[in-house]
This record gives sequence, C-alpha cells and structure tokens, in this order.
Amino acid sequence: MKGRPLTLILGNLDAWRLDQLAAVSPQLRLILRSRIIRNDLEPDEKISEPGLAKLYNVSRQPVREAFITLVNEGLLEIRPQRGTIVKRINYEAVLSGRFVREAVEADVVKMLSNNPNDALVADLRIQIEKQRDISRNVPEQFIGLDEKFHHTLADAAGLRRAWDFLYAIKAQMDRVRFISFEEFPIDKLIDQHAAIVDCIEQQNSDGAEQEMRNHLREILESLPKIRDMYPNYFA
Amino acid sequence: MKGRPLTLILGNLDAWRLDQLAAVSPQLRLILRSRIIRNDLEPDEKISEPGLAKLYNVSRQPVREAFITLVNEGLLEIRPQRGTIVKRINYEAVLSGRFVREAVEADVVKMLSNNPNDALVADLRIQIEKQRDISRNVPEQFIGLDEKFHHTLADAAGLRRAWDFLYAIKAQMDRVRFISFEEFPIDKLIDQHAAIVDCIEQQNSDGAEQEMRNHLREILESLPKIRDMYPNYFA
DNA sequence: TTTTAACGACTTGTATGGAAGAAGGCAAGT
DNA sequence: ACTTGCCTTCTTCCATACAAGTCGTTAAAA
Repeated sequence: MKGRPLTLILGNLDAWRLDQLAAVSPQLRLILRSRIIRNDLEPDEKISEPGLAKLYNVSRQPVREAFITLVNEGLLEIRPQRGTIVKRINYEAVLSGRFVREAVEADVVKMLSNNPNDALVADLRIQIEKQRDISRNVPEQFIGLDEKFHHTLADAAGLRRAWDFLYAIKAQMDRVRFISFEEFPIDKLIDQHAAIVDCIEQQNSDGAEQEMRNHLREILESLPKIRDMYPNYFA
Repeated sequence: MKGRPLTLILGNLDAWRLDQLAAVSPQLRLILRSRIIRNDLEPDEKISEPGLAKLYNVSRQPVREAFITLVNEGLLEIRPQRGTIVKRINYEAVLSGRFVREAVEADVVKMLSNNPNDALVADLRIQIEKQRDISRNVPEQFIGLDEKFHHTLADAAGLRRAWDFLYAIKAQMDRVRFISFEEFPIDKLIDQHAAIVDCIEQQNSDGAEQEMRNHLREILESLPKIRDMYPNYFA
C-alpha cells in the first residue's frame, strides 16, 4: 500500500498552457494550487522559482508571486536561501478547518430552514440527482459537485462572501480527499445531502442542523486511517 | 460630522523603521495592513508601488509583494496599468464575516462549557479585569484586549489554527471599529464577556452560546449607523 | 582516518530596466 | 463650443541582474 495515491490528474498539468493575454501570476497561482491539492506536487517535494519559471516559460517574478500567495494559503513553505517545499498536511489544521465548516454550515442550514425557498430546494434536488449519476460513472467528479452543493447553500443564505473566507480551509480538506479518494463513501454522502434538503424543505431547522453536522463529521471517520496509511503526507 | 474619523495612530506610521536584518516584504505587509485597518490609508486612496517604495526607502519589488497579499485579504484593489487603491469596506463582507464568527465562536463556547477548565476561567476573569481597567483609561487599547479574549477562547478549544482562518474576517470587522470607535459600548461588551465566562464556569452551554451570539450581534446595532455616517468608506 | 576549509552550485531576497496600457492635458481642426 | 489626435506621464507587469545565505563536494591538512 505504499506508493503514490490516486492523483486524479485531469490532464498533463505540466503542459498547461498559459493564456498569453491574461496576467501570468494569477494563472500560475491557480495551476500550482490545483497541482498541490491533487498531489501532483507532493508534500515535502522541493520546488524552486527558477525551476518552475523554466517549466512554464516565464520569468522568476510571477512564479515568486504565486509562491507567496500559496504560502498564505498554507500550501507552501518558503525557507529563505534554502528552498521552497510543498507543506505536509497539518492534521490539526484539517481538524480546525472542519470544525469551522461545521459551525458555519450548521448555522447556514438552520437559517435556510427558517426561510422557505422552493426554488432552492428544487435546485438542490436536481444537483443531488446529478451527484448520484456522477457517482456511478465518473466518481472523481463528485468532489466538484459536492463543492457546488455546499456553495449553493451558503449563497442562498446570502453569504457568498463567507464562502470566500473558507477558501483556504477547503484546500486543506480537499488535499485529504485527493490523497485517498476511495476512502470516501460517496453514496452515503449523497444520502446525507438528500437528508439535509429534506429537512430544509420541511422547515425542520434542528434536523437540518444535525444532519449537516453529521455530514461534516464524516471525514473524521476516515482521517485517522488516511494519516496512518500515508504518514509522509502529514505533519 | 464630515471629516476624518478617529484614526488611533499609535505613532507616525509613515516613519516606521524597517528592521534592516529581516526581510522587507513581510514587514511592509504588516505595516500597510495596519495602516489600512486604522484608516491611516483611507478607502479610495490611491497608492503606488514606486510611491511607497520611495517612502520606505526600498525597491518596488517588496512593495509589490505586500500589495499582492493585501489584495488577497480584501484590503487593496490592483487595477492593472491604472493604479492601486485602498478598497472600500464591503458591507456584505462584514455581515458575512460576522456570521462566520458567530457560528464558530458559539460552537467554541459550547465546547468549552462542556469541558470544565478552571485555569481557563481564571485567566479569562483576569483578562476581564484588565479590560475594565483599560476602558477607563486608554479605551483605544480595548480592541487589542478584545482580540486576545476571543483568541484565548479559540485556543482553549484546541482551535489555534481556526483562528488563523478568521484572520481576514477580523481585518474587515476591525476596519469598522476603527472608523467609529466611539460607537462601541465598551462597558456593555465587557459585561457580555463576563456573562460568557460565567456560563462557561457553570457549564451552561446553552447560555454560553446565547451570550456569545448576542455579543457578536452587537456590531449589527452600530453598523448601519456607521455606514450612514461615513458613506464614502463603504462600497 | 578524521577534520577542516574552500569552492561551486544551488536557493531566495532585492534592485532595476523596459514594455504595454491607461489617463489627462493640450493644441489643431471642424 | 466641441471633437479628435498626439504626447507626456503614470501605472502595473514582467524580465533580468545582483546580493547574500545554504548545502554538498572536494581536497588538503592533522
């Protein structure tokens, strides 16, 4: 069970082409962020400004700027004059992030349960159907739909900005998911989504809160196992 | 009532000396962040890389890197080839941030109420005494003590990392406080702190939660008023 | 054999020059 | 009076050069 976990590379990330018209630095930021989350760049892997600059055919400067933003997101560690490495996943940070998400999203669904919104419920139901479909065919794409589901909830609660604040948290949690995608019981997660929507529709705020909390505690089941399976990925 | 609100400048920020030994870029980041939060750099104010570079006697590069991190924190807006301006306070972002804080910190005190911790309660009581003392003498310093109080709670709940995630949120909320410091009923806030600690000590988790929610909703009272008083500060 | 010193090949941090675009002033033309 | 075009100046963005620190190797010295 050693060796490299499923990386879910959509394409050859090394060959991602930059949009020549747009600014380089933000593009690099997204590319590198994605590569780290997907473990295409692995924890402890050493990278350097000139190295990636040559790879993407740009100068050091935009690479450096991308590095700085990724440091702020907790994905890279720059050690001056020594090099830059992909940070290991901080176990405590994942737990803290999960706690924050549980607290926030529990309040979100409570709020949604108290303000009936038929259009929202219908939208969520359609999303869940799509989730079931995807889970049977291309389960890798479930993460994207899951993201959309939770985003839709926050949005409906008028908290579009709040979701931005959770951006860095999601990155840490997604890294865990990509390490060991097969550990996640997708069907169960979808059932939980459905239960949440049911409670919202019935304006059962206590039930919605509890379902959401259970849902976001699911990762706690697999997290210790994943850490034991891939100790080199965790700090 | 036009004119410049209380800025609470501790010293002449323009003259802040850089530590010649440490890296310049992170120092600039903190300096500019502080200046923005304290409205020493006001919303819509136009700044530029060469301008600040000359002011602090450094090259443009570290200034630019500081700008980028502040953009990510929602404090600056870089408009390519047009200039960089201090962002106005996003009203919706403040509300979203406040919502996140309420959700998280409510769960924090719930958790603390369920796990008795005498040392924590004693520490918090001492902090509250200090808060009362400060409020009578140098009320400007209350913001720092308030920050410490909430930080202590998160820390005690084992969520040191979680507090980092809320970093950007606090910046937005603090900007509001610095605009119109006198709008905040410090004594009332301290009483609320005391009430929270009482509930924690009595292991009254429901009470602690409610007190914390009330406490963090306090800003909602003054926020609309502040926006009306200083419309140019808000987007 | 072990230790030490020097060198070279890296790294990140900073400084600086130039390119492309945006904004405003100003004069010529309608 | 109003528009149009040019020109200067300012901005960010990118490229490149230099400075300074780290690490590993190598070779000389004890």
